[in-house]
Amino acid sequence: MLDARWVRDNVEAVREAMANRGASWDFDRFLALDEERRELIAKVETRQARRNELSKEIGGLMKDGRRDEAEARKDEVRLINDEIAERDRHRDEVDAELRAMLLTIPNVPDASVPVGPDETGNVETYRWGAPPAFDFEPKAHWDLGPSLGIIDFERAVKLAKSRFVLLGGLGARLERALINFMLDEHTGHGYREWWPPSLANADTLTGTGQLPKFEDDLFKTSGEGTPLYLIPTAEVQLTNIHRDETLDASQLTLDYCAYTPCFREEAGSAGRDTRGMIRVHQFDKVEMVKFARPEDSMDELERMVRDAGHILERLGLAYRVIVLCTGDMGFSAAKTYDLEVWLPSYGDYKEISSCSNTKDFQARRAGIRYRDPSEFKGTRFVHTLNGSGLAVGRTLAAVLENYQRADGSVEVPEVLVPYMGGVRAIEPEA
RNA sequence: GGAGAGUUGGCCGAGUCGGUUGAAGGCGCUCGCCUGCUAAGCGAGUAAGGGGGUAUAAGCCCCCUUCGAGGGUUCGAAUCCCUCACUCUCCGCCA
Repeated sequence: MLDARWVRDNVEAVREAMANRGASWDFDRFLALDEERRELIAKVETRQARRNELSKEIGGLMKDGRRDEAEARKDEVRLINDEIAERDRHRDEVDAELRAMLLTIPNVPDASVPVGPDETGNVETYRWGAPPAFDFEPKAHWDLGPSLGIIDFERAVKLAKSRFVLLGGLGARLERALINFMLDEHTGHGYREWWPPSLANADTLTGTGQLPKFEDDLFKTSGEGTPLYLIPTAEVQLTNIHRDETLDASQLTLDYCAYTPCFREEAGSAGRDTRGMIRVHQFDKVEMVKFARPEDSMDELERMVRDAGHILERLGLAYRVIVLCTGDMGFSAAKTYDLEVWLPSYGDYKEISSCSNTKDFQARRAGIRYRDPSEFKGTRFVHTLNGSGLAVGRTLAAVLENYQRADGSVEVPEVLVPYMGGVRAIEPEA
């Protein structure tokens, strides 16, 4: 959510930002409502001040026993209250529409973000490693996994439905190994580990921007009372840990990480990545989240990208980093880097991590502030960042495909051997 | 699921015949004094959100709202009534 006052004072900048994003927004409507709102507030508050004054007088008169004078003032207050109630009704309508508008406007891209219409405008900034050269025809993980007996797509459909995955044997072990390896690396770099709920309420999902605009992307439980949603990413829970809290500047930057399952409806992605475990309804992910001072947040984004890349380097997987252009960024992000891993089955690099600085966009929605008495009075919004470190399912697919051997077996990357109980290769199950 | 208690400012904790209580007191924090250093001591300050004025680097001034959330009674509610959420204790059930 953007600050209404900031939008008012920077209309042209916001208008340009939205145009660059390919987003439309009714600025004239917003400005009219904003002005109307402020007029109503001023009028109501003047009346309220008068009412408070009269009420104080009534108290004094009652104490002195001057009942008649008190009654006259009571009548006046009653009139004022009717007037205020009328204007309040009007103001509630204006407020609701304004808030709805502000909740659906995307974040303003950072000045360093390249302008572009869609993914074709993204810019590669870094490349590490080289795709493996095979002297045989490499298999895709959706063939390799079943042939090794460690991925079972058919029975996953039986248990749930399409776009779910069932891992078995060393496949399940590899998934767990990757999770533990990633968490160990991140905690070793100072990230605090968390184990959050896999369901979240509406306030939580509104705080990070999934609601109200993207409800169709979420699985929603049908229970009575407070509706709960299955989290699409641990970013939701990690960021909301500090919702409606005021942090102390000395605590910042806070580095958090967590493993969670992630659930996505994938509405609107029919036909995309239909094979394998690249795009599924449930996947595992290790997530990183940072809470930073505004002046530090862009540096912290670079650091987060390196922390995600570090995992791929330790695993020996070739990858590249791209910065998303204005037209391809997510709703909450001010700047986003994607890390893409080499996937032989795609013959291309495929997204495996997305690291974003949302600046104060989520913090304003979620009420996450910080104080720094030596620098400024009162409180300010922190900057929040999030990034995958990494999407585990896609990492597993990348390991299988990049480490496969001519005989159909898969070598276990050196760093994972301890996590695999010493197993150095995944052989076809007899 | 049943019964009871509770939800106040960064933290702890007062506050019922409803009226200078936005809120005592303590801790913490900030600034100043004192001090060989530290500690202790003394003095002052210290909630957030919103609107307006002034200035636009920060700031300063006025007003409104907020004592879990929402609604009600009243001229006026942290204080009375209703609904909901959450926390704690006991019982039941259960991995």
